[in-house]
Amino acid sequence: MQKWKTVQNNIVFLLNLRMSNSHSHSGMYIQSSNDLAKDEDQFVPKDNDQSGDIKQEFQRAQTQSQLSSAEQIEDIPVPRLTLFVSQMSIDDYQNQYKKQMSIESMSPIKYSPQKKQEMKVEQSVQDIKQLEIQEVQTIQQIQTRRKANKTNYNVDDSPIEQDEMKPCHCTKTHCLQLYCSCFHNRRQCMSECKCNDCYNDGKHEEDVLKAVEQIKIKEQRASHHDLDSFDTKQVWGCKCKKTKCVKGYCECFIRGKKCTSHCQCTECENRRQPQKKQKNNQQNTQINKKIKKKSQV
DNA sequence: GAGTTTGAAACT
DNA sequence: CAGTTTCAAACTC
Repeated sequence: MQKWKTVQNNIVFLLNLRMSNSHSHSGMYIQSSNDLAKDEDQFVPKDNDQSGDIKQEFQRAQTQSQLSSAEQIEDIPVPRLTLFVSQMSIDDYQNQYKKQMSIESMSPIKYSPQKKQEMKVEQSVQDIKQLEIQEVQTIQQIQTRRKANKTNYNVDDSPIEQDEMKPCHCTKTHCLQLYCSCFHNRRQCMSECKCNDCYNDGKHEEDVLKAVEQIKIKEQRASHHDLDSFDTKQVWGCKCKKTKCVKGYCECFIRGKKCTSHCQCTECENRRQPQKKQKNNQQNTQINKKIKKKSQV
């Protein structure tokens, strides 16, 4: 208990340090892993300066828990504070701390108050790391790898095996536009693909690079932020109008996710039901089961 | 397997 | 930036 309190204190210390060091608040929201509501959607810092690394770390944490509703790990939630701290670059902090402490560290006094503080912090950092490892292990035990069966969208953050890829059938675009699932995922077309006049075959590397560049330039012109069209792990929200987000046309549905406030879909049937409703449904099914049992007897 | 529908991407 | 066209995948028969 005492140890945990020390850890908590040091987390607060680390947070304060981090906050005082943060400079940019611009960024983007990416879909929350548990799709609860708008306020659950999480902020990811914009891709500038060192924040790129932070963004990647955040996304890694996000995608780790991006599973279908049945597989979601909300039953065993990762403590947010720990998660946040775990996303902070511990090494960065240590470096900064070392800088601050450089004069003291030269001091012959081995156990100065600063030194003690440093040791405390190091200890807590190790504790946090340990906790993190334990959490990840628990999560990994719970999570089952969901396989995308219809498209190439990678549902979790794991690398896609070659044989899990779906071949494309592009006829007009030489597999050099985002319509092409192979190109979109930045991988070469395979022998299984039935594309016409394919340039995404590894033999037209220059054309591929040009196409990628063009898309990125267009993207930057169109929107004044650093979105990455080639990051198929990000969900920016669907715009389904007719299929109620329950068919394979829907990006969210394909990924086994619920639509969120970021979607612009109409008559959506792929949204998370309010918890009260869910509870009611559960109660109803239980009642139904009881009735069935009784009627069987 | 051919034709239709659909939503994303590209274009105007 | 809204409307239109093009595209390839999903779907239907």
